[in-house]
Amino acid sequence: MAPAAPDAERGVYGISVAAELVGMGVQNLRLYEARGLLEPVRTDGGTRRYSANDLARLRRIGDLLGAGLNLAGIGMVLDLEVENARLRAAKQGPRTSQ
DNA sequence: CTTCTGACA
DNA sequence: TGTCAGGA
Repeated sequence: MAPAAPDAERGVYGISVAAELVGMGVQNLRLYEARGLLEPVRTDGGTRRYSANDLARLRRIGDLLGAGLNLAGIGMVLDLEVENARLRAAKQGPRTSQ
């Protein structure tokens, strides 16, 4: 069957490596998490573990930030993005869609 | 690594 | 408002 653990959901990066990959400071990533923009998996007594999916979200945050949106607006956009993906996936599921 | 406070653009 | 910086 299909792999039980998708790489995109498995946190493999620490906060410092994730911050460098997205080009942001570690303090910023913690602020985004405090704002509810994303929720990295917490392991090992409180250390954050960022997955490839979280890195993509961090890049989206930086892009929306540059677009002139604030953290509150970005959080709403990210929420709608996830909701849209969920609706789209449920819509064109096991049925002869367009 | 974590959390908080302070100051700056 | 968001980011950077320091200290505990």
